[in-house]
Amino acid sequence: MSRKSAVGIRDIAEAAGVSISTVSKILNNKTDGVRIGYETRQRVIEIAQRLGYQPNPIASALRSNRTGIVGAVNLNPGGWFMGRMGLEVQLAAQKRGVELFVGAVHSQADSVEAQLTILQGQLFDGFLLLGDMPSYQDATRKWKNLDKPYVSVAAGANIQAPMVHTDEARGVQLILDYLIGLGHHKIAFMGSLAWPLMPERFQLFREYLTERGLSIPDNYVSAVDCFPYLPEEFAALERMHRVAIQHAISLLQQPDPPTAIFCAADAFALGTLKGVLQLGLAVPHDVSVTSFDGTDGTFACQPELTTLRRPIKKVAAEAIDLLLALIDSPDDPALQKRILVEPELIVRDSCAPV
Amino acid sequence: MSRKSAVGIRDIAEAAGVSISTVSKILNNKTDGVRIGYETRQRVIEIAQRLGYQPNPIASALRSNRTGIVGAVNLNPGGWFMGRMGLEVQLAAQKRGVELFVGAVHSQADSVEAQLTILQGQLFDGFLLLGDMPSYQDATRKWKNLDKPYVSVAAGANIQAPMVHTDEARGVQLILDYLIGLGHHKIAFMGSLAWPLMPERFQLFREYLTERGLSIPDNYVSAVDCFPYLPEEFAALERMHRVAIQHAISLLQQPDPPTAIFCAADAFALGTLKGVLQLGLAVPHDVSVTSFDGTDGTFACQPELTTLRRPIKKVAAEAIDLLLALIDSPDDPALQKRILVEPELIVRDSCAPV
DNA sequence: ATAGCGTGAAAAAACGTTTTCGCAACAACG
DNA sequence: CGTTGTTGCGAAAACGTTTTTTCACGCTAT
Repeated sequence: MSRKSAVGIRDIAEAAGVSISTVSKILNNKTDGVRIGYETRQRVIEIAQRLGYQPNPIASALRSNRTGIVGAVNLNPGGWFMGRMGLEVQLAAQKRGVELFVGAVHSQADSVEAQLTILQGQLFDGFLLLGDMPSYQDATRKWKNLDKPYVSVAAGANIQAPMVHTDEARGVQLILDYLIGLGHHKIAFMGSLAWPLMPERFQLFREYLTERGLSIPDNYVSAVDCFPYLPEEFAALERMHRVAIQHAISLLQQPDPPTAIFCAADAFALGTLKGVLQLGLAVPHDVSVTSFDGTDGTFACQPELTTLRRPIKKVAAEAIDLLLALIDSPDDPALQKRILVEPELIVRDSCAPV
Repeated sequence: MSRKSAVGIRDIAEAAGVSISTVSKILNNKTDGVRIGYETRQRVIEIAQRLGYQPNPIASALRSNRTGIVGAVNLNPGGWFMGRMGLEVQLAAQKRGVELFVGAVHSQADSVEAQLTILQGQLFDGFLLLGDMPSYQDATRKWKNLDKPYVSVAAGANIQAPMVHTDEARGVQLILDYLIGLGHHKIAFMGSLAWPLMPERFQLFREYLTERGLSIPDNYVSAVDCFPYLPEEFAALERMHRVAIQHAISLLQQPDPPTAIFCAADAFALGTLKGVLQLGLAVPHDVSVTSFDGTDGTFACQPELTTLRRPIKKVAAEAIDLLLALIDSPDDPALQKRILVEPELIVRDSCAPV
C-alpha cells in the first residue's frame, strides 16, 4: 500500500512551469474572470493526463464547499418497493452524471438521526430521504434548519419539504374502477395500518367507496399487524407473509365474504393468494385479488397478480431532477414543490367478473 | 439556507480559552503522547456540546487521510440476492459503528470504472466489491495498485483479492445429497451459463454427480440465455422469469424427463414452478424442484421452495470485519485471505421422494 | 512621456481540521 | 543549586485544493 503519494496539482505545476493556481483554473475549466493562454492550457492538460493526475475530492470539497456527490437514506431498505427505489434513484443520478450513495436505516429513530447527521455533514451536496417512518417527523424537524437541500421521496403527504410521490388517490381509483367495472361490490381491504402511507391509502379506499354509496363493513377491513422495517432477522418478511395468509383466511371464512380483496401492498397479495388456496378456493374464480406497488414478486406467482404499479423510475427521476435543481438554486421558492406521479394499473390474472 | 456558518473547533477554543490543538485532542480522545488536565477536558467537552459543535468530516479527512466511511459498489444491484447483499453489508457496518455507503453499477464496464474511480478517490477508507461480472477482472486489474484496501464479496474464485464467499461446493453437495436421499437419479440443471458464478456452480454439480457414477445427459442441462445485470427496463427480471418457464417446459417434455430440477438461482426455480403447472403437472408430486440462494420469493410461492440459503448475513459480517481489519493494518499478509461461509439447506415443500 | 487598459499569470489566503514539536512551570533528586 | 523528569498546553505546519488578489508586461491613446 501507500505508493509514493499520489500526483497532485503541484506536481503538474512544476512539470509545466506554471503556478498551481493556473493549473487549478485550467483543470476546472474556469473561464469566468480568468484568462489563460491557449498554449498553456493545452500543455497543462496534456501533462496532467500524462502524469495520471487524479484530483483529491476531499481537498477540493474542503475549499469549494461542494463534493459533487449526493446522498440518500432509505428508511425502509428491506421492503420490496423501497429497496428497489434505492436502486432506481441511484440509476437516475448516474444518468445525470452525478454520483449518489445510499445509506440504510436499520433500527428506528436513533439510526435515522445518525444517518442524517452524516448526510448533513459536509459529505454531500444534498440528499434524498426515501420512504417514511413513524418518527420521520421528529427526526426531520431537528434538521429543518440544515443547510443542505433535500427532497422527500414516497413519504406521507404531511411532510414539510419538497417531495415526490405517487398519485395514490389516482392509484386507488384505478384499482377500484377496475374492480367495480368487473361487477364487484363486496371489496375488502387488507393492509397494515401501522405502516406509514397505509392509513392514507385506506382513507382513499374508504372515500372512493362511500362516495359511490358502497359500505365497508368493519369485518372487511383486515389490519395486518406487522412492521415493515428492516428485518433484523432474515425471516421478518416471511413472518409477514404468514400473517397475511391468516388474514385472508379469516376474511373469506366469514358468513358474507367479500368477492374481491384490495391488498395495500404486494406482500399482502402474495399471502392472500396462498390463503385462498389453503381454503380450497381459487383466484380469480372464487375471489379477485389486487395488489399495490407492482414489485417483482407479482409476476412470479400463480396466478400472476393484477397490481397497481407505482411509477418507481419516474419518481426516482423527478426526485433527482428536483434535488439537483435545489442544489443549484436552494432559495428558489418555485422549487419548494410537491410532484405527484401518475401510476399505472397492470392487469394480469388475479381478477375476474363476479 | 446558509446559516452564519457552522461552529468550528476554534469557536470552542475561543470560548474555552484554550488553543485549537487542545480542543482537537480532547474531542478526539487523544491519549497517546498527549496530556490534558481533567479540568480542561471536561470544560471543553461541555462547551462543545453546548455550542452544538459538529465536526467537519471533510477537513478532518483531508488532514488525517481517513474518513471513517467505507464504500461498496454493487455489480448486480438489481438481482434478488445481490440486492439484498447490499443491504446486509450496510447493516453489518452499522453494527460495527462505521458508516457504509453503496453505489450501484448500471451498465457494463465503463460504469464500474467510474465507480471505482470514486471509490479509490479519498472519500472512503476502503471498500467492498459486491458480486461479480464478466469484465470484473479487467476493471479491477487497473486498480490493483490502488492504495485503498478492498474485499471482494460473492465473486468467482479467480479473484485476486481478499474475498468472502459462500462455500458453494458445500451448497451443491447439500442439495444433491438431499435429492439423492429422496431417490432421485435423473436430475436436471437449470441456470444461465452467461452469468458469473454459474459455470462454476454447474461444474460443481457435474463433479458431484459424476463422482457418484450418475451421468448428466446434455438434454438435462438447460442453459437459460439471459443476463442478470441491472434492468434498464423494469421488465428484465420478468423476461427472465418467462424464459425460465419455457426452459422448464422443454426439460419436462422430453421422452425421458428428469425427476428433479436443480435450479441455480431462485428466479429459475420460480419460473420452473410455473412451467410445471402449465404442463398440468404438480410440484413436488411429478417433479422435485430445488432452488439456490433462498431470497424472499422462495417462500411466497406455491409450493414453497426447498432452497439452499446462501448465508448472506454471515458473509456480510465477515466481509466488513475483514475490511475493517485491512483498513487497520493494510500490510498484514494474514489478512490476504479467502473466507468461505457454510450455507444452509432450507427444506420446504418442493421436493418429494421419486 | 504617461495614463489607461487588456492580457497572462503568479502569489497568497483560505477551507477546518490533525499532528508535530516545543516550551514553560513545577517537583523531585542528588 | 543544577539536573532531570513530568505535567499541561500552545504555536505552527500541514493536508491539496479553490479563490481572491496582485502584478508584470506590452500596447494604445492622450
